[in-house]
Amino acid sequence: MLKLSLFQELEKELATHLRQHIEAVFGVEHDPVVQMSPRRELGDLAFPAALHLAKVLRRKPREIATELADGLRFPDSVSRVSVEGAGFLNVFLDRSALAARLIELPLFDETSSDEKPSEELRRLGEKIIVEHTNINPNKAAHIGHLRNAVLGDVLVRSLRRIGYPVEIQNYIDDTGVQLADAVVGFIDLRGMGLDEVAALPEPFDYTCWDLYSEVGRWYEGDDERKAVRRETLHALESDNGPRAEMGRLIARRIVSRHLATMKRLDIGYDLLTRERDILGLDFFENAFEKLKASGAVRLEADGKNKGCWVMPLSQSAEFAGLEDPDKVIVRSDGTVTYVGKDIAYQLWKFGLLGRDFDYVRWEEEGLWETASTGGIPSHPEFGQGKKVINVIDARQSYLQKIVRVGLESLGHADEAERSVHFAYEMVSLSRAAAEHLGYLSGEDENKSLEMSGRKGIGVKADDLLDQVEAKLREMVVERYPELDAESLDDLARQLAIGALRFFMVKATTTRVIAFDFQEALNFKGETGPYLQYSMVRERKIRRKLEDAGMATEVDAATVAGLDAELWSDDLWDLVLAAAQTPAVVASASKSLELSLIARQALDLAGKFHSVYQRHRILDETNESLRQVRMATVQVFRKSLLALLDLLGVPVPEKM
RNA sequence: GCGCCCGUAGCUCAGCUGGAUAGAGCGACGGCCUCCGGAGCCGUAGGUCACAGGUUCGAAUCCUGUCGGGCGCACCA
Repeated sequence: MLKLSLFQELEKELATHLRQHIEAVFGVEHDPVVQMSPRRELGDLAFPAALHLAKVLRRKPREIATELADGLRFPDSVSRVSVEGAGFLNVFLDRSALAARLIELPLFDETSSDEKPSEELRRLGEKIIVEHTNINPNKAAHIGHLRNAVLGDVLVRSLRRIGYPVEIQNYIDDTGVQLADAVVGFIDLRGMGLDEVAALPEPFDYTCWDLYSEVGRWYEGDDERKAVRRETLHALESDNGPRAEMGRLIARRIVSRHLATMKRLDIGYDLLTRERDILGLDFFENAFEKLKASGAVRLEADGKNKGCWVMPLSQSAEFAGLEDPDKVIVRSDGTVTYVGKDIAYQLWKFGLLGRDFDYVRWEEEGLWETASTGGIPSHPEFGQGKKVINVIDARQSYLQKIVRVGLESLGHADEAERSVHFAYEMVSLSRAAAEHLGYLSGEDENKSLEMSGRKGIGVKADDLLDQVEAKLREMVVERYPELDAESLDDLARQLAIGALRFFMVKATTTRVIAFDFQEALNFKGETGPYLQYSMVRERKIRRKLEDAGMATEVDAATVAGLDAELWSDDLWDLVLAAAQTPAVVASASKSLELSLIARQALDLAGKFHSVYQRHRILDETNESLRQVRMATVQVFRKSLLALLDLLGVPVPEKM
């Protein structure tokens, strides 16, 4: 389906070759595994086939490997074969030939790009809908939301690079309890009217951040106040009256702020899906009827869920052992829970609802939002995804499972199968960060502290961005005191984007990030700026070559003709690592482990920095040697540029 | 109680479908700029891979159990 990269093709070819050879020599069927040899002096690719065959053949692995190596004739791309270690069959590749091919061919299939997804996949209707960010529109974005948005964005970039048509949706929960709290906060706690709230200065999301935790305290132990919240929730759902109007205003202002924050990190969307429209256009009503008809939900006559419509989960093995095996879909007061709305939303994403939203343009170019009425007729097609990936933190796994069960019980098992929850662990605050911010979580130990919008605990995304930018600006000033303010800001911004985005992607998704200021504000070692610096160095070499009137690049033909012996192991190690980039990207997007992309970039940059120190290009008088080094750097550059593009790490001119 | 995740160097973490002497970064210590700019490179110190069994020619990696820690099991999302 998707095209294999040059290197993947090579691996496959050699594996097939070996497979046939094994069958010829031993009469056994065996699919050889291909690995990278740990060090270049041992070889490039390693086949542990003999180790695996030892059991079947009842012979020593090394013996088997030697026998295999003896009569083995690989294609010309292989320069020699050797037996190493316990019985690895190692392959040395023709360095000049492979390097030439890497220079000649594009890294990824160039028939596809961001703007132009692979025609084939588009024709096949392989559109993937990625939902990410999804911040409740009642407070400022914090660094936990940043992890979500960055992961979502990197996933989108990767999928698009591979060739998939992708639609990015950002779900706006504008009929939920959290927004209701903000409405109550302004109206009942602050006693403010619509005009007053509209007139509040920016940063509006910061104002709401404080208000939100205040409202939480204001409710405590007061049933009358909580009743106000319920009324407000009703008003939001029915989209009627002054409270609904207040909700609209707050949501719009907050969303606008969230989009601005994300834009600072170069993160954008295709469509804002508003929950209000899911209700307003009776999407939920429609889905609810289907659920009722299929018997997937039932009205509770008594018990603690009396008066609620619940979805029984007890028959599903996944939910065995739950204390309460039922999930409320419609509350006893008639309002709908998040899961209920999300089932309707998920159905729409797959085109299973048989109806569509109206669409209007958001303020900025290229971005649309859903509407209940008055839509623009000429809008792009939304929804109708073949596959849906929801980027939502791991704490919501239970809810995401329920949504899938909902699809299944409506007879959409295939769609349930293609509903993917991209789960990642949360961001908490390190002990030091918590202390620094004055959230002393008791006196207890070194524990990290969970962020909470409700309690007002967290680091706001914009604050962090500001801090990172300021710190980097200082570093740039130190190095380039003569720069004007605008270029300074520009550089600092690029470096900050790189630093923050990389920070969020490099962690494996299954691990909680304990956010620490010291770590986030240190730009040495495994960081975005480390990658950026390698590109700056690479650029500088080319500029210097140009200044000296020398060629800045070598062509494939020249490289192919170079003596293979000229490639020292460290240079070759970098070339070989770079060659694997497409495979890494493919594996990262398939497994949703995007840190692989970050690791690959680090690996390449590290090898480059090391090579840079050891092998000078500019003052190398041996022309062939210089060309080998230039070729190495060219291959590196192509790969790292592609990776940085996927990571959304900008490449600065200098730093 | 049940479910998911984590437990590898002082700290933060990599270690792919089991395979070649367990790797980085930060911090510590010691080197390397009359420059392709030290946001870098090289080196030293630092590890009974939580613990106990099991599977295997081979286990940080797979299985079982135990002990720590985090999260979830709302008419919040």
